[in-house]
Amino acid sequence: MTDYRNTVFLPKTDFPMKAGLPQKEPEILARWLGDGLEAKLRAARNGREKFILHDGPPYANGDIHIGHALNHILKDLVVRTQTLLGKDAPYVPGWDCHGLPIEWKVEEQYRARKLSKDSVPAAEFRAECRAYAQHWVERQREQLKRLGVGGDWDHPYLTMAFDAEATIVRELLKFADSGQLYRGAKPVMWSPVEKTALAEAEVEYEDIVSTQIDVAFEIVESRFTNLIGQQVAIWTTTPWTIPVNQAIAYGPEVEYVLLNLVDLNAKRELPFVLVSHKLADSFLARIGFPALHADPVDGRSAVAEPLSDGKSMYFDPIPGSALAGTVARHPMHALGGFFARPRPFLAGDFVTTEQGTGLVHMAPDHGEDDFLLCKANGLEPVFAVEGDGKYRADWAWLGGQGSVINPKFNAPDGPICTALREAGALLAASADYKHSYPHSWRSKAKLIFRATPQWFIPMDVAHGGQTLRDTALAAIKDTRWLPAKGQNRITAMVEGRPDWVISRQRAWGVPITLFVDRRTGEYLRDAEVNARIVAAVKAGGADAWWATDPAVFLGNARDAADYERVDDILDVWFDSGCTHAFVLESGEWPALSSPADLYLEGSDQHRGWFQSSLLESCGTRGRAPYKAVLTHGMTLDNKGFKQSKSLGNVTDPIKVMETYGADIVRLWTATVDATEDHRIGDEILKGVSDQYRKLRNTFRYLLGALDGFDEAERWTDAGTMPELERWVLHRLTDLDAELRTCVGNFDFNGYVTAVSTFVNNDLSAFVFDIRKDSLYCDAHDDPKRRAYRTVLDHVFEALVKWLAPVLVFTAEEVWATRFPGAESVHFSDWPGIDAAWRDEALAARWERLRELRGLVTVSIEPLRREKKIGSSLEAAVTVSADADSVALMQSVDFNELCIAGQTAFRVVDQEAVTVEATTDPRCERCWRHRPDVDPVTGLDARCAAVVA
RNA sequence: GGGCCGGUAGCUCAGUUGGUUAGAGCACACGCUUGAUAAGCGUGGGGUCGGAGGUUCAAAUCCUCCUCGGCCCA
Repeated sequence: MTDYRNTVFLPKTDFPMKAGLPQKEPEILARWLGDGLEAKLRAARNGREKFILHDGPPYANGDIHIGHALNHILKDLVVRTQTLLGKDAPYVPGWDCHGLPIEWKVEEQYRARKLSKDSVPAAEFRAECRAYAQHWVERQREQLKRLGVGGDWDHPYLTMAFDAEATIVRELLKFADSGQLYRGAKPVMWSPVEKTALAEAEVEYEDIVSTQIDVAFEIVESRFTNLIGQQVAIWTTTPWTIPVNQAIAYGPEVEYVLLNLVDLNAKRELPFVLVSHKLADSFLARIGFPALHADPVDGRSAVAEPLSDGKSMYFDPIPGSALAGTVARHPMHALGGFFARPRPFLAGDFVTTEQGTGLVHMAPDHGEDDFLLCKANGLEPVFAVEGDGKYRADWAWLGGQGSVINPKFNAPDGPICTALREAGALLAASADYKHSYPHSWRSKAKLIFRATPQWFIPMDVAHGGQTLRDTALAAIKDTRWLPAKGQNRITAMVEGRPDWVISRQRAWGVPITLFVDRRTGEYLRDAEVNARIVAAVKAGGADAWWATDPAVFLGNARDAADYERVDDILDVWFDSGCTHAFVLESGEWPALSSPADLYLEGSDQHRGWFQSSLLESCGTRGRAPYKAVLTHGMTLDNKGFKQSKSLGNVTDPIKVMETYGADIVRLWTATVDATEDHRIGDEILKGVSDQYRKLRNTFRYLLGALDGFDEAERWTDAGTMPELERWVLHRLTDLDAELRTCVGNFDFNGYVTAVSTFVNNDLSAFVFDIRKDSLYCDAHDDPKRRAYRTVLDHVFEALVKWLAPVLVFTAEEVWATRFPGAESVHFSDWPGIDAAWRDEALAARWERLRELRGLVTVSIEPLRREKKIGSSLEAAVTVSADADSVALMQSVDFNELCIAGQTAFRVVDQEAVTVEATTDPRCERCWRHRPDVDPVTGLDARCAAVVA
């Protein structure tokens, strides 16, 4: 027999099956950058409808991790799909450059060289911080570019740029000028190690073991004379706060009891002790006494009895409200001065009977509740603990000692407990209280609450008729939150948050450029002074604030001696909260505008950037800086646990790019449900690679099948195409609508799934398989084959463009293979899908046809197992079905659809398929079993005509 | 410890207002093909829908509790 292989059209393409992405991607990237693709794209889209995605700045410290990769790829998917829709979607990446972590790293370098930060001039130190940040900006920029993220990489925004610093200063001064700033003393999270206040974002909690102590204060005044001379017990896990105790809080609703502690051995009575009734037993246990009403224990010599014998009203349970007006004295009262002052009992709503004694010692310097309650009763902080955690030298008790976070300082045998014991006030002390305690996320050192003078933006002061909290809550309602639950989250946070502490006592940041009038304590509001400050910072950066003589800013009209120059810097969240001002509004990036269409960050940014931006913008502009906010979840390991270096379960995106390729990282991003927490790991990446291979091979097949296709071959009238071709075109209209919806909802998971399902189910397993015969064996000018190749051309265009935002490199490779020398696929508009291709009636018929086809494929299987047939082309099929179904099958070439040998039909009620081996001879060219095969040539009629 | 969110086949995901035997793709097994061939096609196994109660004629879906995980806060 003749070998007819050479007369058959087989897919022909140079497009390799194996991708080699790690090698190929950098080449493609270099070509884009060399061609100035970004600039050309901006020019091409100029004047189109805009879509502004404003980048949230990552912190310029360390290599990117998988979270950065996911976040930036999602942003890129948004930008590229919007671009595909024809919009002008410029993307300007940015970096957050100021702040403690960078400062800390630079200090670390100093420490390594045995240098003290304080020995270096501040300006020099800041210059090193700047260089450090710049280093990581460069490095992260290259890593993000490598991911295929498009954008204005040559001109990113940096919070440390002089223009940015000047704008941040100007924004701060807007708050000042509108009266939305105040200086207050308030306990804030303070790190004695880093010697600065910390923001909530800089704090982490870890379990530690602390010393818990029960301390007795002697009651010296009361409405009830029987209480005088007795003791009140307080419990604390921070012994170091006892030296600044100023009051005792009781719960007005709490029931108290006076305990008579009798030491039977010593045959002496101890003073009565006031504690919560409910907590009496646990208190007694701590001080080594049996529980209430318990009989004396053998070998023990003490018994506690509640004095409720009715002798006196005080011996009955005492309602908290009766304690009003009671006054105690400090155990160290003999030291005089501060310690000799009365310690009043104050009613506190926060007092609970969960633990302790139900009586809470109040140190307004070191607790929020303490501070507020004492302030309301005229007791102010005393600032006895200094920034380094030591008591100030002139403090009568423990002056110059500390640090207060030192466990030895607080230990049962430490200086505090020893002094209390000697004063007869220490009822119990043990270093065994395990609890969660705040630490600096940078140094891991323990933190304290410490009252210090700080600058605040008030949440509840009316400004323009509304408080900042009101304005922000209204702005939240005006914003589209995706997913919708984000709205609840940020609403709850804004409703409950305290005033914004914007000051930091550090060096690397934007200065709080205020002058405080020494005579009044008020900060200066003077437009001319402000203008000089902003101009100076614009010219010389943050350093200008410290380097310039205040007299220059204050001008001739004011005496510099009257003013204190504020030395604090701004919370970095204020910096990033201003990005909308110095990026979107500045004009430095003319393509941008404000408010942004979208902010897109991890869900942790409800507390961070979404909120700082919201508050900043609401305080200065009365509205949110964004129209919509999209959040994504966190990337966990393959088991759903948080990634951490210590667990060794971290997936490094750079390594993934080097082994699998950036397109795999991108496809992974697009296949997980990014709106929730999601996972990554070897198995998952392997799955993604498989999915990639399927898509790649589909492109390879399309490229091969379309080899040599030209305009002359195109079948221009879709209406006259065979039904299968029309059905594919219909499916394209389905996809078109579905994908547009996905793009509108930023649902990239749905987007890729829809494309993948189409490729797998409709193309590969159905159309491609059925049409191989026509594509390979029909005459090149056969109408069916022309129609098919025309449809493949549409499919190709649609797929490559639809997938271009996801598989940026592969799509470019595919595009260049088909159209060598053409401009980048990334200039494309959304593929042209003709609405006239939609044909619901056809789709319904074909859904039924595929069902019937399924019956046939199932029925062929047993004969294969029995080795009666191999290929489905050897099957002679008889389909029994109802009349409608038979009519449907007869209306098309059902045998061709099933890729069977022959297909016959029977009209019966019961659906059934019978299969036997065909007796027809096989055409040597097309391998179909046909009755019309010529025994001499081995060809059926169709092939004979084609070969001839 | 508190608030919020989540847990559907080995993996990634669908499951509309509670309504037939819970689906898809991949992976796996078996088979076909050897003219997409380190590819393609077919068939099949695989889930007590995190667990336990409850509401209902009916629950993956609604309620309660528990558990595991995550984010935020303390």
